[in-house]
Amino acid sequence: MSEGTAVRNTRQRSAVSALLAEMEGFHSAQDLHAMLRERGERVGLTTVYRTLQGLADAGEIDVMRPPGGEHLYRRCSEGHHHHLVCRACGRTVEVAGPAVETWADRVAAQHGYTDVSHTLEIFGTCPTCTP
Amino acid sequence: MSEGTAVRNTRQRSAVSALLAEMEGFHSAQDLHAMLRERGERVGLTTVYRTLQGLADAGEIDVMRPPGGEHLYRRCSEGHHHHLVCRACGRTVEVAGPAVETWADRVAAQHGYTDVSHTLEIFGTCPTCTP
DNA sequence: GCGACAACGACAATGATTGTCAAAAACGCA
DNA sequence: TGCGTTTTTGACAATCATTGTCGTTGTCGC
Ligand SMILES: [Zn+2]
Ligand SMILES: [Zn+2]
Ligand SMILES: [Zn+2]
Ligand SMILES: [Zn+2]
Repeated sequence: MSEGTAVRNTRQRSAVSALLAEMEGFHSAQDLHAMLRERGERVGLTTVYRTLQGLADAGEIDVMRPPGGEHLYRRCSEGHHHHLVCRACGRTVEVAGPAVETWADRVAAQHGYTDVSHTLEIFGTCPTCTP
Repeated sequence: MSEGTAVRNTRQRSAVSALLAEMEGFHSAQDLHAMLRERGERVGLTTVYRTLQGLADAGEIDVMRPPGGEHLYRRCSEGHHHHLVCRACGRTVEVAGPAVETWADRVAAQHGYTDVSHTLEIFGTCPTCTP
């Protein structure tokens, strides 16, 4: 259905990608844009948004949408996984739960739902943020 | 800690609450506001928003935040549960997964996270929406 | 009934995200 | 290396759900 779209290498795309590569934890588009500016990289905010969207669509980065906040982006490891996030500092651990995956699919199937996907996020206070 | 806050009974609060009671599925604040107007109820949009927030904070209704859409509200059954939602028509089934709950808590504890909570949503296409 | 104070609501403000579109940059090819 | 085509960029405007404002109204304990 779609093939002809040629993705071009640009300075801006590389800059965003490189920044994400060395970044720990989740960051918003505005955050990343500010960091790029501090580094002297000249990248427009609109471009940052679009690049992040593209990377997310391509499955190269993960998106998290905290209640009442901006979208947060992070470069993650390959494959399907979920996140255990510290509410205070944002420290994130990737967690895998094969049992959960099969449970979700089974539950959906039992109710006749097809084309199933899911979202799962665990929030807590990490050791260093626990007083 | 907090007690002095007296909640008052108002026509508007009753109207919103009553509407939610007879409503199936999730609906946005703007939706509910429009329905109230059609019924002849005179309720301000701001009030609808704040009433829904109040009910959600009190745990009387559930909130869902679909990707790129408005917040959706629904009167749900008591107790902790999750939702299996049809992407096409919004038909929603409440599902309980005790195993998932304990798994989430255990994973968080293993990493030293405390004060743990989680979000879980399953999406799919319901039987009637499957061609 | 009174009065304190919560609740209301029309309206303005916010703020993240998206749309626009002319100008700049990539890239295939010569 | 130069050229034409096509994508990408980015400053700016627009969108739009949600929140803030603040004078008015309605509740409710007394
Ligand atoms: Zn922490
Ligand atoms: Zn999963
Ligand atoms: Zn359906
Ligand atoms: Zn749960």
